[in-house]
Amino acid sequence: MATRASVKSPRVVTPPPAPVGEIDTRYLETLIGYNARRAALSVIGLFMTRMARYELRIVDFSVLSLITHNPGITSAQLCSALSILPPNLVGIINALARRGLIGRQPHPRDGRAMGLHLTDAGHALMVEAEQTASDLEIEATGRLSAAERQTLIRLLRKVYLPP
Amino acid sequence: MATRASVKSPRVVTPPPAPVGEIDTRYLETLIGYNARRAALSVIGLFMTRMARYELRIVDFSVLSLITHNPGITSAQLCSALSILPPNLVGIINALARRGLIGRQPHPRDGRAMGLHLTDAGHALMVEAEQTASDLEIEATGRLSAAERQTLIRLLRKVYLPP
DNA sequence: TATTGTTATACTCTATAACTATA
DNA sequence: TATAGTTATAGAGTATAACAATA
Repeated sequence: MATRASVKSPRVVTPPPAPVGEIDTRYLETLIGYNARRAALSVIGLFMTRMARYELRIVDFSVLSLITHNPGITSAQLCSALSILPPNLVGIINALARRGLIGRQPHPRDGRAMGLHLTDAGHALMVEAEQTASDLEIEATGRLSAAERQTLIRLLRKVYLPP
Repeated sequence: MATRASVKSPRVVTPPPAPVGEIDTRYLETLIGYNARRAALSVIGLFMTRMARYELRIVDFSVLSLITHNPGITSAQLCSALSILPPNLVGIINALARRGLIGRQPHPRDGRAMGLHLTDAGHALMVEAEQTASDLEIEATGRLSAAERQTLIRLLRKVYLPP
């Protein structure tokens, strides 16, 4: 994932391909974890490229998307839903607030918590970003038919959802 | 992934569950990347738990597995096949060699390169580790039928393999 | 000139401990 | 006492630059 390289440095320094075709990877390819990780990295790679336009990392997009569809959500709920540890969310939230994309409002029932909401600017950004995300998903899975795509999501959910 | 916590510290410090059921995550669940990443993390979590017995991380297992099925493979080939940068592979290889699991032999055709091979101890370990990996894959995808499992791998490969 | 393997190093991500304010 | 949010910090993972030896 050459994130910084593509942003900061226009020069390509990373070594090129190298011979791979002769390597036998058949055993690893029998493992769901190996295939799921490679597929995730492939889609996520395109995701990062497209979202760089909005200066959003995946975690930023995920946080903003949950705030979009859950106005007033708290940091603790975000942490739980996205498996982020509370100390690591603080900087993410602060950065999004500093950019004027979200605002904090006192929680109506819990004086300790702050409800998170999109600003108008945040809403405008997310309308575009979510459309971009949906588009790139189709692009990243271009070799799959609509039915296959639906099957893939169904099977992936059966893997990670609790019984 | 509470790796170190479960190994070094018997005390549980990480905050507990928290309310999640009421959060609307339906949009994120339409994204292949989101689902593939969660599935990968789910399988990889069990993988780490089972492989801790052999003191192997995923990257260690992947490297050893490729050496197992490609005796004499070079570091550059491992880097290419597993998307590891050369400087980051050095420590991995050194650690496996220090544990007596692999050995380096001069490459027959290229004086710069070293061919990597399993030692007898490394071979014995990998017979067990690969069996453990295959078993836990079935366990981690326990809700999938054999046919579904095969379909899932086929669709994942269509996502990440080049056209 | 290009590639292999390596050292040094920096940045990002993730994890733990400890604190405060509130429940 | 337990939880929400925060600060400080440590560790793992991943990235770039630069070098010696060999092709």
